[in-house]
Amino acid sequence: MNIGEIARRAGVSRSTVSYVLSGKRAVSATTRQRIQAVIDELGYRPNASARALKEGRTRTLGLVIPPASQRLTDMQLGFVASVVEAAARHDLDVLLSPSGGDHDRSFERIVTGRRVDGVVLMEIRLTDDRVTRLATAGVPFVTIGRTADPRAMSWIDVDYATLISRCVHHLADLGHRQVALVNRSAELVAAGYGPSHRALAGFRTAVAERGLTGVDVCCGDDTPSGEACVAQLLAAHPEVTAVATINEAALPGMQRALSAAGLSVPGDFSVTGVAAQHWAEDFHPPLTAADVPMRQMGAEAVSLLLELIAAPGGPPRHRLYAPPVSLRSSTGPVRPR
Amino acid sequence: MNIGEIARRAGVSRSTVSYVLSGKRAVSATTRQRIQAVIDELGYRPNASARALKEGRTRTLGLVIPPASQRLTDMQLGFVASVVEAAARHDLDVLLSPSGGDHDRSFERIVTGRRVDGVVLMEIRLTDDRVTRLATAGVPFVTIGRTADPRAMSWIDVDYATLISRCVHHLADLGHRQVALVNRSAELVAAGYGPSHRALAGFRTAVAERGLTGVDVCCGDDTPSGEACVAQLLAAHPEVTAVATINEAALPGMQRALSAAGLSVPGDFSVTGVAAQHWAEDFHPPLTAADVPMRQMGAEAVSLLLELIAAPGGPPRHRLYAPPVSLRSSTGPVRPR
DNA sequence: TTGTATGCGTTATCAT
DNA sequence: ATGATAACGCATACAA
Repeated sequence: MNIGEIARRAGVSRSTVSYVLSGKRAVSATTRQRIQAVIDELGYRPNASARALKEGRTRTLGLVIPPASQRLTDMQLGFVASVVEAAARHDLDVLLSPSGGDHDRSFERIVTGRRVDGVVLMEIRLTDDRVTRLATAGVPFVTIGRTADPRAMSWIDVDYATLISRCVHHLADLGHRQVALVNRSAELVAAGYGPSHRALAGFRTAVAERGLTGVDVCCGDDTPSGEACVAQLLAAHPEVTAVATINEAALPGMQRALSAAGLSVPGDFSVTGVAAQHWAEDFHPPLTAADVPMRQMGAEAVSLLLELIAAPGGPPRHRLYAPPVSLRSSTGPVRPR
Repeated sequence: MNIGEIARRAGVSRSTVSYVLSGKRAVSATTRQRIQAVIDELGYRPNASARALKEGRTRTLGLVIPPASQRLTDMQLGFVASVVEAAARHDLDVLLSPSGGDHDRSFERIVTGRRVDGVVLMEIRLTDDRVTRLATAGVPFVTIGRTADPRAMSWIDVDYATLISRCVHHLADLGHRQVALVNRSAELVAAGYGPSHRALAGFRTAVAERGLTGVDVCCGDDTPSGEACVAQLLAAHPEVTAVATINEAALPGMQRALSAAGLSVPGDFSVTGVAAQHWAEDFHPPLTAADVPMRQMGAEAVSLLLELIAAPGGPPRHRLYAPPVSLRSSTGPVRPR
């Protein structure tokens, strides 16, 4: 079933069928109807590969996600969902590439096989070979997150430094003097994961500004890690009265550890941080936190990418999100233990 | 950068380059090395669209997921991850289509645009237009889940009826006489979602077999719904001493409601069901549950699909998973309240 | 208003 | 052992 078959049945040339499909040339009403009838009858749709070959574009976006082996966080999943959704609104398909390191076969296929018109790259590190790979290959791309020197590229990111800083100031305003930061996993920090490093920087800055005592710990992205991490924190630093976190997946475990230690939130202990709205609202009591607007960010990433594809020489564009800290019920005045 | 350019630089014809790449024809060592050197130097890789057009296959699988608007459950996410991972092992890319209803543009592109060699379809309903659409279009497909009459198609599924039945029998063995089933959302049930219907059937059968009293309720796929659902259940049926569920996303809320009611698990109340291992182990105490082997199922789906693609006329194949109920710590002997 | 011819980049058949 | 060439299905420049 190809365009020639449609043309034959409709008694016209292939180009006329093509022009009926694209609307790029006037076609008389009668022939158009005749052709359309055949198309509808046979359910014809143009072969995507042939069209891509001819047009030089695939109408497909690549989405590079963290390797499937490690569970995606809710926030990552939110990005994936919103990118796919935004792409669908533009009638674009999304090709998934689970690529962590370099020299990844799937990633290489996407980069160099001309399978996609552009790429959205997730889970960026401060130095990231995939970014240079895409840049040298000349593939338009937008990152969710940014490298250490992101001036030359287009990206959107969450301003973790500012957000964690705001959280610390909020805790300081409530009288807390000894606060902790629960970061992401030690592996991510070691790998140069930007949000972790920037959150830590913001934490230290704010702690210094307010003359607080701050302790920071790494924590795996899951419930058991969160529980172990906070249990250990309470044992090693009993003077800590509040915690800020960017590790939403650890929240249930953190809550469990606090409960096991007999600490009520926010009466005995305050919790705040950066999280997907869903996690903040699932916390008990609802978490005072900066809600990351994942859906908006995914849509924005696609939007920037489409601009980049349309105008390959254009200037890089950025968007740094610093959503306000939503006051809910998990932070309160310090009450010394 | 195309194959002609490589041929020119290496001083050979395009076909020789092609044969070096495919290995389908003997090429002398010297010319092969010369060509390979040029390929490596320029980082050449064949244009995927041209290759797909010529070969008649795209080396791409389609994965139809529930619409992005609704959050994916952990189990769904596990399927997605394992399908993508399994496809990558076969050097196949995965095209995502978030399609719930019919007449979905993204779905239509995939089905009829020859963008993929085969499709994995998730979140199947008992009667599902997408299945008939794929069948009439002649696209090889495998479903995760099955329709009401799945004999003619290839699928893998979780045997919810058997698993929930086992859970009920386990509870009956422990002396529970009044048990409840927490199902998925009312919308899913109304839409003819297979797992919900089959779980309910298994529940009713087992309840009858053991002469128990059973009550079943629908519940949204999130923490608040789980909490509200169990709170309501306890209020309306205070005689219930145990619950089985297939709604893993509601588990944290269910736990919260039990805790709020002053019921300890498993001392005062038993909880069991079907869940991803991750959810079972995150429960407090660890949940006695049938662990759905998502990773294995995704890999199996890809495997079946590849068979189907290789032998289009082959007989349909099925695989029904009934993993054993893992005894953990959330079920215990009944203790009347 | 419509038809003809060309080329996108690749693989495979035929010829040398 | 290698080269010339046709064909995959489409979009479009050019012709009529």
